[in-house]
Amino acid sequence: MKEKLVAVLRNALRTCEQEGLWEAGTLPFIEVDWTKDSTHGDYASNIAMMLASRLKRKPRQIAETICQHLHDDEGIIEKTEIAGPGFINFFLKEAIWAGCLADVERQGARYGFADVGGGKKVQVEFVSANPTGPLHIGHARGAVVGDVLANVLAATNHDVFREYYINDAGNQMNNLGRSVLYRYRELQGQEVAFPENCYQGDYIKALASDIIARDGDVHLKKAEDDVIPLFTAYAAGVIMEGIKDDLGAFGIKFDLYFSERELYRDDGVAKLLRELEDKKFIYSDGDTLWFKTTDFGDEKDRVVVRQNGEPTYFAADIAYHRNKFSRGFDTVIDIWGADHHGYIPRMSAGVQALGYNKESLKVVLIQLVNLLRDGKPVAMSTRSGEFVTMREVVDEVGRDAARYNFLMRRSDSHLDFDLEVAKRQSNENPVYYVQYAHARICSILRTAGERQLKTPDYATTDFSRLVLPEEIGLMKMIIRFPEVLEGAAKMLEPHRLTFFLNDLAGMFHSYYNKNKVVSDDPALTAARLFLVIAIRVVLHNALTILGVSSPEKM
RNA sequence: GCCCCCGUAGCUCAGUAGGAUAGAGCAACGGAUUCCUAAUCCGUGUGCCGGGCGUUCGAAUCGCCCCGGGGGCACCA
Repeated sequence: MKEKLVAVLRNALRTCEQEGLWEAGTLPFIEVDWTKDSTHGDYASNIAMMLASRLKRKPRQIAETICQHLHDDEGIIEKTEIAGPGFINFFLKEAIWAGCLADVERQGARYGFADVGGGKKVQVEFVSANPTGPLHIGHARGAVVGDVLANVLAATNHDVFREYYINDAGNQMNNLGRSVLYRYRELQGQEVAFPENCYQGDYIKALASDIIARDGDVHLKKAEDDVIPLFTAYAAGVIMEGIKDDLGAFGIKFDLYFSERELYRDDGVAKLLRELEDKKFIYSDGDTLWFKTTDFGDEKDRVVVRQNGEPTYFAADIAYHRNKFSRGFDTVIDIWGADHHGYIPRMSAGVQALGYNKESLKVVLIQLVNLLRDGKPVAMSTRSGEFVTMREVVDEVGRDAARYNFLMRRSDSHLDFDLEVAKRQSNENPVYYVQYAHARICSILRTAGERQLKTPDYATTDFSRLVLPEEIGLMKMIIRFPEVLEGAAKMLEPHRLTFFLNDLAGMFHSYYNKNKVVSDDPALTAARLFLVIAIRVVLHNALTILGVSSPEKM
């Protein structure tokens, strides 16, 4: 709907230019928004005010001229008004609202799937936790946001690829192997001083006993440096399988798990660094190699090869991003914890040095989750092994409630996650509020079925019977859904969908309490049934994008 | 010290790429169920949008300065 009005405005502006009413120039971005207040019409545009300074005329006068040149070929506009400082308010014909119901009927499970992506290839990389332990609550938020963002993009005609980057080449992995080895020795009765920087969780002991069960004591006599790689590989493998399993239980699947070690194959990282050196982005200060990230606005240059000859994590990350782009992605989206924000300028520099557009890399930051139980904070620390795993949360509160809760805030703001509240099936828990609306509609449809009413079709339904403000409001919400989805995709803000769902469910519940859908009036019943069926489709489509189920009964 | 994010109702937060009179949920209080599910609905309040200055026709939103909270400032990942 928005797009139609934008098109009408664009045509009007061209006509005005052609008729010489004002001098031609580049058209500003034409903005049309839905109004908050219905006395301002249904949609409004500020275009006249945007043009005012360039044309050096009064906004209201410009608005007037524009309105005189509007050609409403589709016949959607009832009237326009010029209001306030120069808004053009559009009042649409009432029949328009019912028209959206036809779209819902026709498109069904694809209703709302606006085409903003044009089939562009987008990669979303998320979670990407080291396989040094199970995923915990902090990973869960990034996992859901990444997954839903990918769904949102897929629903807006992007060719989406989900990827998990396994940081399995660094120091931390060595630490993991060492931790398991020490527990292994301990379990064999040796006296071991367990270092503080090793992983303390119980899962480490479990891994050690697995190795004992498999290999017995053969590793006791071997030198530490020889045996650690074995322990590391074993532990990482098992943990990674566990991670995949936990993600699966949360409804998250990846197209690819990409191992950092791939990057080092055939000397890949070193070759890349040499290429960048040829392009003069890298210099040496004697025994260290530096990347000139300051060329691209970073606050200081960054080390890519350390004094000991080892490449840094950043070096591998440049290689990884080149690998991504070489696979043909138009846009690469990285989902990172907010504590990595300082990393953005250098990563951006890396991407630009490789010759890719700055805009082709987007980073979404995920703020910390405060885990609470009945309002009291739950203490957590990975190293000490005191943490609540993602699996525990999903098992305790359920997949739907967990996912929905992680989507109720902007991802860059802190989130309080209260286990007790999330578990409670009450009005404190919005996921049930929305699902209940869906279940209620299903219940209405069951009643209609019992009364032998057939499902109404668009052609034979008399939508002029839908005259209540609530009914018009609901239809407007249905029309708005594609626009909300589009906004979520453009701004990479999946939380917009939960807010939309809460609004829609609220309007429906209110309507339900005041009005009977199935009544003695067949024509009215048909029209209302059609409306609630459309609402159900929108609820279902939006919930599906969130990865939350749409129950038919509750 | 430098950089980033945040500061909106008692609490938790929205506020649609600067728009018209700043919203919702929770909590509190009072009501609604012979009728499609009461996990619902209806009603009752509250705001120096942290503060100041500026840009603009117009600022919660943009810029600068302060105050307060969090995070980051590795040849760690």
